[in-house]
Amino acid sequence: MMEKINSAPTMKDVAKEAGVALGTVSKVVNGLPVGEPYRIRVEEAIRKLNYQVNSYAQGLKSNRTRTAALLIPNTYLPFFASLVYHINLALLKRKYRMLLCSTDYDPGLEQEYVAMAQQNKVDGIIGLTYNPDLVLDETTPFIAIDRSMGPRIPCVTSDNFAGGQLAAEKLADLGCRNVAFLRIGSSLNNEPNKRKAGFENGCLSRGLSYEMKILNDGESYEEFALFLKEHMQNGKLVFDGIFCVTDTLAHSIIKMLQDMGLRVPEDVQVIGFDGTRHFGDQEYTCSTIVQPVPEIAEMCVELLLQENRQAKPPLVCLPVTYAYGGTTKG
Amino acid sequence: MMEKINSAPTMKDVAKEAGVALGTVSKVVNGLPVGEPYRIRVEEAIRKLNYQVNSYAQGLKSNRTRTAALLIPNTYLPFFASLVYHINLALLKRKYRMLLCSTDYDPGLEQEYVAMAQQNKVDGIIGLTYNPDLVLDETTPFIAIDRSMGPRIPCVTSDNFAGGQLAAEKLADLGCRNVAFLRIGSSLNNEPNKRKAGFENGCLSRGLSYEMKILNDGESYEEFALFLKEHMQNGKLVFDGIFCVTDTLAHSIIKMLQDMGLRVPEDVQVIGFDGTRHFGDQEYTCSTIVQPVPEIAEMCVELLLQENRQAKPPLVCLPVTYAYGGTTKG
DNA sequence: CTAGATTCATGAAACGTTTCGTGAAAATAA
DNA sequence: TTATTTTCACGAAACGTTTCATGAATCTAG
Repeated sequence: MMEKINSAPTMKDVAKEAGVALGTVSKVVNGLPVGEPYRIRVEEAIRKLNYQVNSYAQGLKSNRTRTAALLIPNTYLPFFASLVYHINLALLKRKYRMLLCSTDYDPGLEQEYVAMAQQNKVDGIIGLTYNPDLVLDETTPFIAIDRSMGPRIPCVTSDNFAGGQLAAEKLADLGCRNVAFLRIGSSLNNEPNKRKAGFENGCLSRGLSYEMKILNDGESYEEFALFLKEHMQNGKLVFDGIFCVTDTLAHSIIKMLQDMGLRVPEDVQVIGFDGTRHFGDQEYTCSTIVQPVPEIAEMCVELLLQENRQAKPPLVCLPVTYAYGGTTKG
Repeated sequence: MMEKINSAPTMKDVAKEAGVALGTVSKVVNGLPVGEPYRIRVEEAIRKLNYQVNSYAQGLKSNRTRTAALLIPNTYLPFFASLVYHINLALLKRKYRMLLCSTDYDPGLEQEYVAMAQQNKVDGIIGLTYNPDLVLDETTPFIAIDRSMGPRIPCVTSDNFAGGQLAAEKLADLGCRNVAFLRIGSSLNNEPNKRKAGFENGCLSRGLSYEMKILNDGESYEEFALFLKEHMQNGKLVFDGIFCVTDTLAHSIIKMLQDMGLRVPEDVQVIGFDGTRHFGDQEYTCSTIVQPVPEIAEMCVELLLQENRQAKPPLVCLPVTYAYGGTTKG
């Protein structure tokens, strides 16, 4: 009698051990109704043989893999890092695995990853992408973050317009009269762009005078320093408040301001966007409009795994909040 | 004549289209030698039908999946984020996909992920883990980062001892006479623990007097503030140099020092460990011992995918460097 | 007690690859 | 030309699941 050597037990082995049919084992493994005495014997056999399903055989037959791909520029900018973390968590909660695809903002790499993901038959893709011409097949569910990609592709984002508005209102509440909006340019028509319109709206409704400085492609942060210097009069900045499109930018701007001898928040108040926190304590690194990252993550996963494709809304906009982080007066 | 509806083309379809046998298509797809005229016809058919291999069928037959799992506590601490990024890159270069498993330092979750990864037959696992009792099966290759996990499991790390020594030597070179080492406790016997011994060694050889403050489990950063306050005399700190076990800790300590009215680096010089950089510019956020993350990543992937299991060294120690980041005098 | 309905374990077929023994055709040697 | 070797496309079998038609056993109804 030959024994099978050094090879993982299969359903067939379990079936033989338990003295039942193959299909019965399959049902037990998948939690389908099976007569109690059968179930018990199968479960015992599974334990005894330390059986584990082969997910490749499973994927081959069922076309379901319990795997999702996440496309994201990188893992080290705090907003992205937080998204990765929370999406991983939300997937884990549903027993899904996550394939991480760092795209480095490279449109070609984005496309390559999409093809790879689809070829490898993931159950769905969540993507924060920048390629305006990204080609998706019709069969793999896709959830976009921060960018509408067509009627069939739901987009999850925070309420960027309201966030911009909130920033303006906060600055007004904190006594500012003359503010600036700083932003890195983007030719892409994505949701975060709405921060600008929201901010303008807020300034107008509160009677703030404002200026904008939007960097063109290829211009460096130096331009911001020049912009600020142009707006100095007698060693004082004409702005008493600045809204930066991201916390990352805010940090750079704060450093520039300090280098110019200005005090934050005494001379200029600064508000960023995203909700970046320190590692040690959990304090915010600057006053900021906080994106609800856990909720964004949860919503993406929820929509991705939702069976009913018709019921998926084209755009989900989640509420933002203001948080004090030391760079404003409150 | 029935047409197959709405289903991805298979090798069989390609074979029929090209008028060749199934095995021939397989060879072409896998780059095995095939007669030129056959190859051309198959390649044309593949293009025409837009054929893509089904990686689940492939995985089922070959037990190779071109997927690796990365276990790591989180994605937002800079050192981890950087590792994730570079390991992803190194895997991509070899056409491997990466399953990201954020463990949040949870030993149970680490074990769960290992089981999941092995069940799903990844080709290998790279893990920066904290569970001293982690159970691995013998069949899935495993590369450990920063912790030796037994003779069969290669460990990749940077030269933590040399890094500690370098920190002491740098502080000595920059004029320090009386230094401190600050560290969060860890019951785990991992490689980064060697920073302490290296630092002591450096202090001794350079004749620096030194003190250590090592946090016990459950103690908060407040303890460091107390420690520092205990070492004040007439508004001056007795230490003129501090080595922090990570940059993250260094940032917190620097903030504490400033809150105490001390200037960095004029009154106290501070060196961290890891090599954290600012996002906007690429400057280091503090003077630091830089870990060679790209090389660590490359080495992990290299070792993981190396066929010859005998040739794998038990420990690979990569060189660190010192980098100026404004919190020392040079 | 019998006929019909219901329940549910059974096991063969199929999913899309890789692998490998087979034999036809081409190349070489005699 | 014929005999022998080499080359290489062929296609059946196998990987470990899921699914579903089948029929045995049980239950219900008359």
